[in-house]
Amino acid sequence: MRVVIARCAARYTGRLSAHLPLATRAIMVKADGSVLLHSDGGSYKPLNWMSPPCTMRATLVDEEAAARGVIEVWVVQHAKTDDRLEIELHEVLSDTEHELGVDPGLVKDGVEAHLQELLAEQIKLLGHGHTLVRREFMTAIGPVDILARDGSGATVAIEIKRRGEIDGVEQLTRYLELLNRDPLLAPVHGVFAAQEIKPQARVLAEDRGIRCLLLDYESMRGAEDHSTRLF
Amino acid sequence: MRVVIARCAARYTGRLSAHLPLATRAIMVKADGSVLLHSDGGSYKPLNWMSPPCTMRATLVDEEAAARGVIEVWVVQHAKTDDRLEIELHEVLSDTEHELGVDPGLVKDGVEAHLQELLAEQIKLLGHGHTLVRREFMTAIGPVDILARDGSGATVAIEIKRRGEIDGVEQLTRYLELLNRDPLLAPVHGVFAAQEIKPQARVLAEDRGIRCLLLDYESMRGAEDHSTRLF
DNA sequence: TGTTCAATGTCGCAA
DNA sequence: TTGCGACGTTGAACA
Repeated sequence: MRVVIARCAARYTGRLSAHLPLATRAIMVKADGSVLLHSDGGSYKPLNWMSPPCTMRATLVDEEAAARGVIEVWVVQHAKTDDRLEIELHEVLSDTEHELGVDPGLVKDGVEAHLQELLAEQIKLLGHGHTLVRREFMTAIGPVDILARDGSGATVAIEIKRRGEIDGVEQLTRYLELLNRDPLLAPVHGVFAAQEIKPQARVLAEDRGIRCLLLDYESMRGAEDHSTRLF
Repeated sequence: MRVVIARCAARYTGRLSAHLPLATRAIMVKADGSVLLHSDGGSYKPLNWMSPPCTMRATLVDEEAAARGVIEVWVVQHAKTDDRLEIELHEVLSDTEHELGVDPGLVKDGVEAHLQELLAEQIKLLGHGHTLVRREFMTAIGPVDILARDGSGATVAIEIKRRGEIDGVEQLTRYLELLNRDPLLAPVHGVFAAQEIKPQARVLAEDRGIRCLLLDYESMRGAEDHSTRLF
């Protein structure tokens, strides 16, 4: 990544036409060729930018531009569209470059996978006497998130979503239909578990005899007796 | 603006909980206290950030963190909400600071308002004999962008979009339905004018007897006899 | 690969 | 201030 602090002006043409008057800004050139022009305020959104895939090249400074004080012109051209960003550099105050390497990326806590993990550990949230059979129980039409047994020994199929919508209920219904054909498992009850369940999804689920379970992520994470820090 | 290149880890809590594993990143601290954590790829969106108003402070590094190699901890706290970003610095590769000053900001050249202004001035683009009645012609359900008359004296309602999509056609259709109830105006013809018209929108418009007009912003601006340069 | 939909959306305008 | 809609939206899940 290269970071240049410079007095510059810019012009963008693509979805719209826009320009940036001359001012001092931070120019971030990423390893993939993308470019960001940041001011010293605003939000995380740059004043102007070019998203990858794109290439940056320095071009000749014509006489007219040089007369206006331009010392360098960068043309950032998108690889697939005709989006183009032209940056006129008037004065470079700083220019540094560092190798950053590949980033592992942001990990969002509370996604479906983590909810599944937590619920598998805290299967008692379904009610007293419940035991875990297995996570990701494979069927011909895909994996059931969690398969469990209730206190009476009956099988319970659990579908987990961050936001429970009708699609999830339909998905669980298909699993239940299939699982109930297996005499070793039947009768199989359904539980639709989510951090948030849309009213339509709840009505549909309960109409089909599927139980709805709201998951409180914060309290489930609190119940996890990990003393290890997350970072 | 301060730009730090550092090996760091981070944790965000607010609307959601998330964390960034240890890696080398660019940390941008803006004059208003906002902080951006950028990797060397992706788009203009940072991996993590804190929007203003917020304040950043360095905190004590506890023994446990120091044992993990943490040399500094920055806590960025939002001023109004309980959003918080904590950054653990493990190694600082670069740390530069520059005064950028206030930015004049991005100037958009081709917004809908300007297209409307240009088309009102160049109403002849609709065809010979057309005359402007008025811009922003108010109706009970909202303003019609441009109302005009064609060479035969019939009323023409024009809806202007930068990118013409189905929604715009529906909007114009509602206006036409309303305007055609007014015996002083009827019959009112429709023109759907945009820099770009999506195929589906064009089909729908023409099926409803609405004329489509592609606007060439560059040539319309050229017709305006401005000799001033844009930057 | 295309489409749909949420987002720590952000941003701008108008009531 | 707040509500609403557009965005060079971006990004992820799903078909």
